[in-house]
Amino acid sequence: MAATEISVLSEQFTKIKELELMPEKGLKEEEKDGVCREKDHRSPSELEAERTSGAFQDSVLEEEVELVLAPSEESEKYILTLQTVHFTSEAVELQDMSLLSIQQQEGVQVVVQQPGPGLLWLEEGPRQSLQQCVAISIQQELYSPQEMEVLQFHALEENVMVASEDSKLAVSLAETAGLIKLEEEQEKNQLLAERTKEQLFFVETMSGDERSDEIVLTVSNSNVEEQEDQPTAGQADAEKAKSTKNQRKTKGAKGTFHCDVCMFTSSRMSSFNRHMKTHTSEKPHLCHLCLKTFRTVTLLRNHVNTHTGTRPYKCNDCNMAFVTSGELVRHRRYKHTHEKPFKCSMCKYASVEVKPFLDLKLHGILVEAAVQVTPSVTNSRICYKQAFYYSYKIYAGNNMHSLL
DNA sequence: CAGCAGGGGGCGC
DNA sequence: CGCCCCCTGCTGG
Repeated sequence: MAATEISVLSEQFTKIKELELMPEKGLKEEEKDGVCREKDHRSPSELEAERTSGAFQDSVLEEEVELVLAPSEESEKYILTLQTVHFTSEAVELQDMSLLSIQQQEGVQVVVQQPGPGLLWLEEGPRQSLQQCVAISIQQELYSPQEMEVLQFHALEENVMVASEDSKLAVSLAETAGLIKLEEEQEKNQLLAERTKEQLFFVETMSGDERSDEIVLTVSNSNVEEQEDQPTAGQADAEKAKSTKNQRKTKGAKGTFHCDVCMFTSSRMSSFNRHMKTHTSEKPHLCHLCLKTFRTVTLLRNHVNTHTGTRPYKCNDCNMAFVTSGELVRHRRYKHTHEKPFKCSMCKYASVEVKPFLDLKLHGILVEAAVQVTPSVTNSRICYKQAFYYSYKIYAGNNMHSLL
């Protein structure tokens, strides 16, 4: 990624921010939850008319989640609010490093600008031919992809409408693989809700070039069959097991085995078979001391050791002993070797334990993301449908650093 | 800083 | 297939 491109991106986001901060846009009002919303200056009847008109009906027919951006002659900017559902950010502890502290908010305002050709989308190649995109600038927040684990996208002002007033798009980003769950709740049309509820998307995180300081999150849509079978995050094991009853392995062209339930792949059948057991609720190994059950004898043995006080891993430098080797290694790092293998790529900070994306947290780097969607035109409205793929590029402003 | 559950690679049988 | 080893994630004091 060339530095000039980074600069361009930053400028574009900056422009969006400036728009958002312009005084004549003083329609915003600060609410108790910290979410900044823009006041609607149309009458409720006008709003209702728009909500119930063509675009929404089309969304029903087309079975797709739509982000409908009504054209505006006055302004080409739109404000969405990302509402954090599961916010895991924690205050940075190392205050003595003169680091920015994290300002926790319940919601994050984002500005969505009317997309135009070439706007913000930087990735070269075929995707660039899709000239329309929506850029989301997450401002003054310190987000790692993990922290953006679940965000709800609410359209809160008149220029932005989703298919339903109550529609919400929940985005779940796991660390290396996860799900995006789309939720459509439509009181006026239950059919729409049934068809679009809990669509599941896979999120794949990959680094760019080896020399590139960026992470690309690629979101791919699962097919309808998989959507029906996909367990949601909160479902019980039994449900999970049920969904895997009909699971099948997919053997790739290169002799790799792909799990249909998650993103696991292995070149070995034995590893694959063992992995598939993790998708069942079967735990045949019982602890007779507490009746807790485990999947493997190894897990059971470690557990029983916690009852009996058996600690096979003894520290040579003190009298501490541990149930697992990992505990011993960690202990030795803390107490004896003082080894801190996890180093910040931007400063001298190092840690004994893994702190993913610590760099961004520590240094208060603005994370910006560009989201591409595919546009269509319906009844003179511009409709943005969820593409079958998204790409999120997480940048660290102009000063990009390796995230991993 | 420690306790503990869980997952996967590798290897011997 | 079973086991060892290592690693990871979550949790709590």
